[in-house]
Amino acid sequence: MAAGRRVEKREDLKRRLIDAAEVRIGKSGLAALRARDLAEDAGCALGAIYNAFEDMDDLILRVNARTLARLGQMASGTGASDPGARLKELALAYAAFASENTNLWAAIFEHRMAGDRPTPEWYLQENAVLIEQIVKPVAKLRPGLAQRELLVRARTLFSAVHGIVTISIENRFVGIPAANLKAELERFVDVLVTGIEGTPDR
Amino acid sequence: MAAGRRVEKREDLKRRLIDAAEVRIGKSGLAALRARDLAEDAGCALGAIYNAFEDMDDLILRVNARTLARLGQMASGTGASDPGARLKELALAYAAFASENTNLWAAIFEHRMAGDRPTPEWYLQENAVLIEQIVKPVAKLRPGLAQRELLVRARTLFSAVHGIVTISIENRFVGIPAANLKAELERFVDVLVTGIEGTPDR
DNA sequence: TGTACATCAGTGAACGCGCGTTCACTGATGTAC
DNA sequence: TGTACATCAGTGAACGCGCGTTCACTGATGTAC
Repeated sequence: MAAGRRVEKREDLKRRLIDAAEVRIGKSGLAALRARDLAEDAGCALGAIYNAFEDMDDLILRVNARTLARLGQMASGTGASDPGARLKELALAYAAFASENTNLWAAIFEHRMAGDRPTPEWYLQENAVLIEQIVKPVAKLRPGLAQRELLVRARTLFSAVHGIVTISIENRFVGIPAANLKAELERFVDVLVTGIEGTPDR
Repeated sequence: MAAGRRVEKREDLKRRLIDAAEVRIGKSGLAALRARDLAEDAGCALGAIYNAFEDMDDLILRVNARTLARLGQMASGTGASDPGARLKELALAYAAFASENTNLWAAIFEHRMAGDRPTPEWYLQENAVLIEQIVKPVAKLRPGLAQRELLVRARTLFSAVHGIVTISIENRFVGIPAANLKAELERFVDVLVTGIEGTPDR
């Protein structure tokens, strides 16, 4: 058996802490996350958190990575073969995910590393999954484009949809109903796809 | 003369504090704003801040309102008469403003009211200026739309451009250069405008 | 299997720091006559 | 113009709270023989 029990317990505590953090963030948002609450939820001492994780940033990134993975999984499921329809599908799926997991989804974008430490590389890689899903249909729409160009377009597309979803969900403007997010997104992607098809490469 | 001197000094202190906060936020970002620093910068006692403003939130909203006003002013300047060109102009102006005033611009979107108090009405109104500028060219492109519909479209357009600018400036994704923001925005609006023109009302 | 020792996780009180806001007091400005 | 009183801004030390992180100690798990 050897060092089995130790590793096992350690991994178990990690999992319980990430679970607890996920629940807390999901319920009350990233800003309300407290180390003491997590210790209580996970049934461990305050100091034990620092045995399992580097610090709170580390733990938060684990939760965000999990959220990103869920997002990626949702996006990579089935998919329309028509690229325009596929893009619309992805946009709506993103909006739905953001609506249903608002706080977890917002945490991905709210989180800033403490101090001026850089975001770790492994975490940045996780972000790529989303873009990958968008590249595919865009490549079908614009077969002439190089991979590098495709990535840029995919990012732009993602950013635009993300902006629409964010501002709708945060409800930042007066007198404009948040209700028609879905309809607006559908129209928006429609227009974009029509435009993309009709525009020559350059 | 009467109550002149008091009002005058009070207004002067307010201005100095807003100035100081603007400089601080511009240099180091909203998160680094400290009441004590402001008092020192403005040459007043810590407590004097609370004579001039309700609390720090109040003061921050004043700074943000000023930033929004500058944004609005920039957008309302001259303007191409062709609606497509005008929209492109607005998008680029927004991107330029965000690039040149990153921290002040980010403060508008980062700020959350303390506790669960709602954002005051006067501040929400300030946000409307931006949308107004977008409504005009969109109205030219789609003469058939009602005012309410125009507002929704204008917000969607703004949100999309805002998303592209935000993610580019925050540099959130791996391996994609932030350099081509301008080119991407131009193409993006081009495609949208083409699409809008070619799409029937519905 | 058993024993002695080593390693490392678990504990929670204490540390250290930061910071918005208040408040009793002082002094300048305004008002009444 | 001058005087007595009222009002309110200016002051900064102190309050109050929150919270991530550390650390000396305890006890469980692992290793060597």
